[in-house]
Amino acid sequence: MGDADRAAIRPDRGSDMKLLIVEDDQFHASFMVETVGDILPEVSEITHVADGDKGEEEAKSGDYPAVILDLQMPGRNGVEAARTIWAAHPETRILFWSNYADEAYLRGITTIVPETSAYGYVLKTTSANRLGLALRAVLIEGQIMVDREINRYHQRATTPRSTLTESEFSVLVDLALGLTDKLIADRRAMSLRSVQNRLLSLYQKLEVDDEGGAFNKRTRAVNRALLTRMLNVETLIAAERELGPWYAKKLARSE
Amino acid sequence: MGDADRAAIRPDRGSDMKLLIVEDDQFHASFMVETVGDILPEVSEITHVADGDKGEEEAKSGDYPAVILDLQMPGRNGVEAARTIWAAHPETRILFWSNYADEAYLRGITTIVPETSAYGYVLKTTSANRLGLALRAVLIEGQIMVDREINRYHQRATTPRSTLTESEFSVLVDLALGLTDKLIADRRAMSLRSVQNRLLSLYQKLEVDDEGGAFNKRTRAVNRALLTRMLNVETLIAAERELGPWYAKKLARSE
DNA sequence: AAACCTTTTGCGGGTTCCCGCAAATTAGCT
DNA sequence: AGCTAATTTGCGGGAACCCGCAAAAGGTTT
Repeated sequence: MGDADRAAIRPDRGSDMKLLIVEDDQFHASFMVETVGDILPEVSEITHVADGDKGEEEAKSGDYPAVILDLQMPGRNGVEAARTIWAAHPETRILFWSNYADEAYLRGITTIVPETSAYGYVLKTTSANRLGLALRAVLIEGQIMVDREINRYHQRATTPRSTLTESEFSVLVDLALGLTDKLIADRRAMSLRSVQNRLLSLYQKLEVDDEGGAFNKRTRAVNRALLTRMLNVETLIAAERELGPWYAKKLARSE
Repeated sequence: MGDADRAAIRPDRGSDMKLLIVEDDQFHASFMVETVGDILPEVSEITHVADGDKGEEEAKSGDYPAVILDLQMPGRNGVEAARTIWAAHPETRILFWSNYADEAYLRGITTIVPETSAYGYVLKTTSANRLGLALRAVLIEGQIMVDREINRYHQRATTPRSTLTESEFSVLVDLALGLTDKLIADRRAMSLRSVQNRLLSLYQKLEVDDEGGAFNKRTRAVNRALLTRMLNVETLIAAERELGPWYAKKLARSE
């Protein structure tokens, strides 16, 4: 009986797999439809929508076992779309593909991916071979696969920049949102001095110190994070949406 | 004789126009090649290169009267490529096309376009009709054409945000680079208080004031500018390259 | 030239930020 | 429990930032 359940939820190599493609660029979309047709004979039905909101809707009603999701889209961000899709269907396998190798996206994805699922992250510039491999590995076999180009950002750098911890990353986001030290302390529930300690280690890791020291560390840190693709504008938009309600509540509380 | 000169430099509707396409995305590139073939019979020879550096080289040696330039490219930025192309051949007509409607790009272009030339800015999501129109208007007729979607960012907004002056924009860039007030004053050759005045008006125009006042104005301003697409990461990269030499010289001077 | 407007500059002080120092708390290990 | 390393927190002070106020310097109009 457990097998029957699993079969229903994960029609592995049946031959009637439904696939949802969410991609706003029509050329990439048609290329992807074509490639899937060639490489994945298991797929019997392909649905294509052109933006994140429609993708969420379709995924909610359609109950797709496999989704291909563009990360850069007008309106809803790819990572956010994935979050709501996974909230409704935690077993959905999602292959992200993106124009850029942004560490920020990868971080966003890895923090929301459920245990029961699989995901992949490939670049749009990747070869047809690697794309086919990823399609099969992630959507059919349920593996996790991340393009080597993306992880590269972690290691290599002009100097051995170490990767940020989760807590450092969250204060980085708050910093880039324009919050003040006190506000960050409030939001993350810690003391003012601790926030400043986090900032201190942030400044070190982003190498804000060793530039002659004449910079404004606050804005320089944001600058470094953006240019090294640790942070991107899309994640800032998403973070702003999370900040809004909290800040409104805080204002109400204090009055 | 003047006519002969003009004909040599601007082979208007001869039927042997050379065209250079600089575009890293192969799907968009092949689509563009196809479209040009359909719409511009005047073009006898199309060259396609996949990144900005190669584009600059090719344009320098090839002497193209018309160029199509992607704005988002790995390596050299589209606006920078245009600058060097125009430096060598000021009469070159360039059609920019982009994924995004960023005010920052438009500002960058309008400040470097020579009097003798023409340019256009269209979005990749634009209809084939409008694209064809722009191709003809800019590359053949030498008109200036900007997609309506892009100018929209100037006017509409949640509140009537006014557009920045040139001087305000330059301090915004310096701010986003992480410079300190004093450094900006140095760089732009004005007093410290003047810099702060500029920042003041920046804060007003970016509406940093009317948010409860609990924000760090410096980073919040950068945040607003990024989210409203007044500024983008590509222009920051370009600005950083300009800053580098100046800052090195300043360090040498002070020691 | 006089009146007027805009921009620039200096001064002063209130606030926030940056960070060294040391005590307190927590986490990890035997 | 007991010991050690790491993290958190408070305190304090120097630097940078934010900005009101008012004088000085340019630029325009009449």
